[in-house]
Amino acid sequence: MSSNEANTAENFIHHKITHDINQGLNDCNVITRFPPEPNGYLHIGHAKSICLNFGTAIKFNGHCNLRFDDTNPEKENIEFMNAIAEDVKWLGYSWHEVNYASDYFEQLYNYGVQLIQKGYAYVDSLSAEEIRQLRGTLTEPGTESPDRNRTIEDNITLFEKMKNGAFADGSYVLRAKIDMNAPNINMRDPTLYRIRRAHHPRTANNWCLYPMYDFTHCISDGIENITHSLCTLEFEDHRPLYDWVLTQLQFPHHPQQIEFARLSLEYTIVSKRKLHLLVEQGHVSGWDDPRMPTLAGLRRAGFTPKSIRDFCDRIGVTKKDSWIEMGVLEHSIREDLNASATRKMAVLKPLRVVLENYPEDTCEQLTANNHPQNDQLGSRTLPFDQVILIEQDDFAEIPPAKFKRLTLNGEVRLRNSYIIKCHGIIKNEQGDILELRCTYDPDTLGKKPEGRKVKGVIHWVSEKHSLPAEIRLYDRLFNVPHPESEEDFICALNPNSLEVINGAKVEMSLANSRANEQYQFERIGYFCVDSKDSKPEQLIFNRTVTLRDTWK
RNA sequence: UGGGCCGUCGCCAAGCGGUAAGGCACGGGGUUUUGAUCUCCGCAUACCCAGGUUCGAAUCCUGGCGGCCCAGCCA
Repeated sequence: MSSNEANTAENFIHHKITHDINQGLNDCNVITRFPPEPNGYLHIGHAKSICLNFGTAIKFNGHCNLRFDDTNPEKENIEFMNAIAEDVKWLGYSWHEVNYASDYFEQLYNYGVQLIQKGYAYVDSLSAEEIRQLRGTLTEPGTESPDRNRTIEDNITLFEKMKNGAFADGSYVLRAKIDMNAPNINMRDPTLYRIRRAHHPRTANNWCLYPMYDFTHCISDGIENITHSLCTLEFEDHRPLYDWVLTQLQFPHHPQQIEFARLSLEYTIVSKRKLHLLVEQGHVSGWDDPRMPTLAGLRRAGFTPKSIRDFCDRIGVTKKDSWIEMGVLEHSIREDLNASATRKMAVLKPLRVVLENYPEDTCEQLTANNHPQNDQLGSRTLPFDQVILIEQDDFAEIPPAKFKRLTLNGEVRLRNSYIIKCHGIIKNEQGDILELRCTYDPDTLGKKPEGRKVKGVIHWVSEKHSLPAEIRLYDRLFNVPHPESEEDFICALNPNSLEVINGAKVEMSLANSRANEQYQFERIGYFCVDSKDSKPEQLIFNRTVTLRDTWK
């Protein structure tokens, strides 16, 4: 496994592994796995698990496998497998092996037979509904199935017939024979195998018998010699079953399952079922819609792998249910982009400014640094002439308190250019401001004016020498911090999560920008060239995140 | 009300019997041709509550209170 910097953050799992190593367990090896079910796209919650699993392996000089948990053919497909693999690579990790639970179907079946032979599993003809009724409740014990004491020989025969397609879907299941009185419901003779005539993305129609998660996962971990099987809290109750299967099978290698809290991020959702719904009902443009918390969506919005890894590092790993504020993710991406993004100027909502004392046919080439702190990023040329465009918000006829921008008879610095002063406002009959009449001070290029202080700096572009662009302003997908707990989470969608700006103008140097390239549009935010829709003749930029703004 | 897990600053999170790290957020000062960045300062006499053990407790014990998960032939 290669990768970037391993995480620096310590957590309780690392402490536990360090302890294991000090005890000489697993010959001091650390082998983890990231086991997604290919039934959807990876999201920010998976990123936490990926960073934990791969990061832990890197930290302890071990390795991590990518393993598709493809035991439910009705929900899984190749498109998701490909997207998942791509996202893991994009995040910056390399797996030791890529495996599929379906690769183990034959072995799994044989382990099923072994369990029967040991008297630890039986074929049950009860229907799903009957099994549910006999399972008991949280406070009442379950009841044993009439089939529970079938002979081993009969069980073997029936299981083989199940495999060979002798029975209809749902007519029989293989169950573990544990304890119908167990206080842990997962131990009340859980189902191990079900009959399902479904086309599997990898094994096609070779099987009509599919193993359940609880049977599959522990054995897959065992086969791969996983030392630490990290999963989320809801599997805590399954650990006794995980251990039971491996113990009854006398597995030569018995991985240790350790649970941690899944990620919950405010103002978004990480439920795959609900993400599916957003896509299917068209509330977003797809799994890679920049508003989606999917890695594909975050990538398209302009989030970098580094920022996501940094985010995962910051939030920590514990067993406590928690909600992370969006501000943490925003901080991570701003920190990365502040250092790496070249600066540009873009005017989202243009206001025409005519510089009355600037020669009409002249256009000078000003020089602007691409980064205020990093000279290595070089500089560029900015055409400057008589008519420029500034942001409508950067002018106020009646300025609010502490307004540091342009006002009538006021002065302001044009970023990378001269200081200008406004003398007149031209309006239409409705009173809308159409144009500003200003003058520029030729003695203020690259120097401070004598005897007066101009505190405001605004961005601009030349009207004639600028490019039209579509700018997509993305905002949080939901209006409430915890949409998952809403009765109908769809109602909590933020209707203003996307604002498309069509009349924007950006500086000429952006003409050659390529898909995914990232910039800071000064004073506005970080943007990237949309990977799908942007064309050289029709540039489209996505807002990744705004600049931090402490002015209200 | 059975079982499992969790409770330290607004949000995360260190801490593992020796007297509350850090990050985000927030408030204030400085620098600044981005109201950005950077920088400096502030921000839990207090660790869910109540008892107890101890010279000493967020850490150990007892009892409460609060929250999350489990009754798929999903993972």
